[in-house]
Amino acid sequence: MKQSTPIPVRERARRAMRAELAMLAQDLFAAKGYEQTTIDDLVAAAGISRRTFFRYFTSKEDLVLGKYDAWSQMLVEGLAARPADEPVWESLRRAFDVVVEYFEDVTLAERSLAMEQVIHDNPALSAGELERISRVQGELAELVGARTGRQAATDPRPTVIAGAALACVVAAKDVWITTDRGRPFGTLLDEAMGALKPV
Amino acid sequence: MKQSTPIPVRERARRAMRAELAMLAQDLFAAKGYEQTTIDDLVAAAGISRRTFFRYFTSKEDLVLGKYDAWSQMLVEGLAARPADEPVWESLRRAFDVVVEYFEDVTLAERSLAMEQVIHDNPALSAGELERISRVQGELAELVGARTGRQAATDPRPTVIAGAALACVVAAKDVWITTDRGRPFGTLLDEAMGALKPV
DNA sequence: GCATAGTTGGCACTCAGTGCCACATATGGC
DNA sequence: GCCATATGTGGCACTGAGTGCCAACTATGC
Repeated sequence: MKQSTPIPVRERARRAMRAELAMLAQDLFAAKGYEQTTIDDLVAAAGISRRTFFRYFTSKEDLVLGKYDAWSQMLVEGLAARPADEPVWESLRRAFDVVVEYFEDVTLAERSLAMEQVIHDNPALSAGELERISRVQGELAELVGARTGRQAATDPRPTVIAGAALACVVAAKDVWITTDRGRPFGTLLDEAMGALKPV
Repeated sequence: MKQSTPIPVRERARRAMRAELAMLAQDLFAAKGYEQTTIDDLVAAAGISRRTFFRYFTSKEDLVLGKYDAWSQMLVEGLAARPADEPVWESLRRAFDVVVEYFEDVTLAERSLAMEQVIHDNPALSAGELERISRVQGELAELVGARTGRQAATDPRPTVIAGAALACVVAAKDVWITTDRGRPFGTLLDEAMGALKPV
């Protein structure tokens, strides 16, 4: 049964270390604030050296926004997996289901909400988040373009569709984190995406 | 005829200094690259002290992205000036005319194009640009919400409309700066905005 | 048990950005 | 013109993020 692990030991250790550091850092950020927490604080709490920290994370920002690399991949795979004859807007909405699940996951809710607040309150982090989202946008635009036979490199329309869809996610998320979360994230996203239609 | 100047002397000197520094910096960035140009390089070329530089610009980034403060204001005013019974999407397109003019201005073309390339090639600058755009988005969303009787704070839809419109501007700009500029920016923007319709 | 590849920590460095203070310059009232 | 005051400037020392380099350590394969 146990399929031979394709992930070497060192890589697994590395990932575990990353996860542990991110967790610890996020607790510190939630407690004292992002800017008030220095890398020195973090490495002291983690019992590693500053130099080693920067071998696991390329930047302080990466501690908070690292998850976007995984998201990006999931979103792209999610969209690619949708049937080609489905309306694009619907396909995008379905691809976003992984994000919806993430925000509605009770076990992660507290931590992820706290981090979204941290991002929301910090311009530098917001900027980084948006930049990462724009990378996802580029990848989604490629897929949208492939479906509609339009080159995203020369035709702005696939990029616009992808960008508008992601704007819906961001807008829904903003309402979600700044209000009382009375309405589920999925509902907010449906409402957001219902406000637009590709021509 | 000469209406008494509402701008005090000091403020005018300050603006002139800012403009001169930004020009000089942009020339350096275009020549050696953004990251390769240090603040020390700049202040040496400008003949001022490092400390004084930071009284005119809050950050290195500000040298490139400072124009967004002015843009933001123009866009908001432009949208507010549109008739209330005009379709929102059309009003937004018209508000963007100032941006179109900016990019099609021959005298500024070379410099502005070079700076857009610099931004495009630098993740940190792209991030900053997107963050500033998202601020504009917030302001435009307020106006859109006011028109449609929806609170942007609790309803994602006004934000989605504003975000989608700005996504069109960004998408059109990206095509414009990365291709041969064979088609005018205004045309690209029309095409981009034509790919979406608010429901 | 040994060679070696990969991991870690320490150190010194660069660069952006800030607080503080002393000095210079402009402005307004007399 | 003279002085008090507001504002602008420069220097200095400091913090904090991020990097290059090297020496010491540790795990892995034979």
